[in-house]
Amino acid sequence: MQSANLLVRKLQLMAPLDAADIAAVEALPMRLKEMKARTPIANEGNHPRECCTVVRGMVVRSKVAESGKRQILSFHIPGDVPDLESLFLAELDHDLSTLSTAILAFVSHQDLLDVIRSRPMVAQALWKCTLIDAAILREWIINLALRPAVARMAHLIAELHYRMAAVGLSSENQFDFPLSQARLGEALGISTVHVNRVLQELRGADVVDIRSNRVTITDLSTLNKMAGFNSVYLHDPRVQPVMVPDPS
Amino acid sequence: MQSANLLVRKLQLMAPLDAADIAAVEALPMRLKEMKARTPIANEGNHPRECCTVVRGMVVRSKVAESGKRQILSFHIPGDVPDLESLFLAELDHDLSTLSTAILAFVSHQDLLDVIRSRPMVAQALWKCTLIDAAILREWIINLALRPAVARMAHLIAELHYRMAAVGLSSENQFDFPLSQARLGEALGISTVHVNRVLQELRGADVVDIRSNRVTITDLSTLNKMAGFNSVYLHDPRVQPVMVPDPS
DNA sequence: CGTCGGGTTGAGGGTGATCAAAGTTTGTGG
DNA sequence: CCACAAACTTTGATCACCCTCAACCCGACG
Repeated sequence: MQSANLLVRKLQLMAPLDAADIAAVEALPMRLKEMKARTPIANEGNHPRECCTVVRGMVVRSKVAESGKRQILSFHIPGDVPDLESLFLAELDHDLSTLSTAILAFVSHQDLLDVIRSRPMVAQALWKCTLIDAAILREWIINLALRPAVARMAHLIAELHYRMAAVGLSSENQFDFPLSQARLGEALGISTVHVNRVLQELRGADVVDIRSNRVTITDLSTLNKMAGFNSVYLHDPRVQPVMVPDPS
Repeated sequence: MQSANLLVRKLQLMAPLDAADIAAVEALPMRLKEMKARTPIANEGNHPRECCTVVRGMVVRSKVAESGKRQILSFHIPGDVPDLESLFLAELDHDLSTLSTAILAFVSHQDLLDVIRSRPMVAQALWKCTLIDAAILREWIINLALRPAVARMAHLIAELHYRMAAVGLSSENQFDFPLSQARLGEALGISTVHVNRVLQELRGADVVDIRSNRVTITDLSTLNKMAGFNSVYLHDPRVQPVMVPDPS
């Protein structure tokens, strides 16, 4: 099954899995589900009984504050398991929804827990997935708090490019990224109007062209420089180290 | 040993541990170390070979951006293991340092991995610790991105109060919080000057008094309201549910 | 052909940054 | 225990980035 393969390949990067480990993951009963764009998968306060792997498309984690404003916390691409935490945190503390039309593979907590119990290395690999997820959240914080709007945008694009490339979905510096400017603003903590101006600036500087559903990076090294991008936090051996020197 | 007890008590909340599990944790060789305030424990780029539990005092995670500005990512209180991720993420992607004078208990990765291998429930409990850590990071993002400065400050104080209270370190709505206004600014993403004005506002409104090393909450319910505080993300059974209704 | 979501543009305003300087507390060595 | 330095707090003034509001445009789709 293709969805299991995607997961196996990712988990193999995380920990040394033997044949039995791999067999156990491949044997996991997965319920494939195709979902429309912008459809909720689970919401804050839910008590999910299963986890989902992204097979195709993208998924967003978000949370709404008491003011009613929404903030996107992370984007998830094929191979990710965006709600893996729900295995041990009974109550979901954020919303999860599709961005594009997507195919998700659902696995019950019960089945997953069985594998975790019988295959410690698989458990470790999954654990490591959640740790990398947290590392990306930390960088997200840096992005929101420390960088001006243009750099913020550049960083988001750079991160997604490398993550997408790692699973073969960004070739020739192009990848699908189907979201409106309003949602880009929700991810970066800037207003829709300002997103528009930032995009124009990046387009005008011939660095990156972000349209409604596709990103084209014209000048990756300038993009990295503008973003101050440093790939360490991705903890992914498939990503070539990128390290922009300090301007000092 | 007191340091092991602190950890055991926390892990017991995370997963049902039996006597053998507890014995294994208590048997972990721990190297106690007293450290001065504002001393680095480990830095970005390091490859730690041990983890540390906070026994007394506080620890901060931070990261400096290419601009040279620093952002505090999280505060860690007694019972926390702020670098647990280093077990599986070889290269540290942030800095870790003491805030106050602190006592830390160091455990080697090797010993920890042995326990994880032999005691699956302990592994699960530790895993859950890292998941809650990530949940707190998510709320930190909301705080930085969505709330104005005063609410941001209020939220930070409310969160710390509940976490400290859970380990018996916030009584009578007072707790130690030894950091300068400059560092508060680094945590909240606002300038030192503005931190000062925010503190005066909160003090003037008789909500909370934050001085150089101690926080006194005068009016907890107003504080929660200003913060839009909702305790779900802490995933801690010791914390009474707090839920501020939307102003809508 | 009208509507609707999304993109684009302009004008004005606010939150919080930056700069600068005066107090105040803390700490350290004499 | 005092003297002095260093770090931290406080206050005022100015300014920038980005927000909000408002209008208009465009293409998709019924």
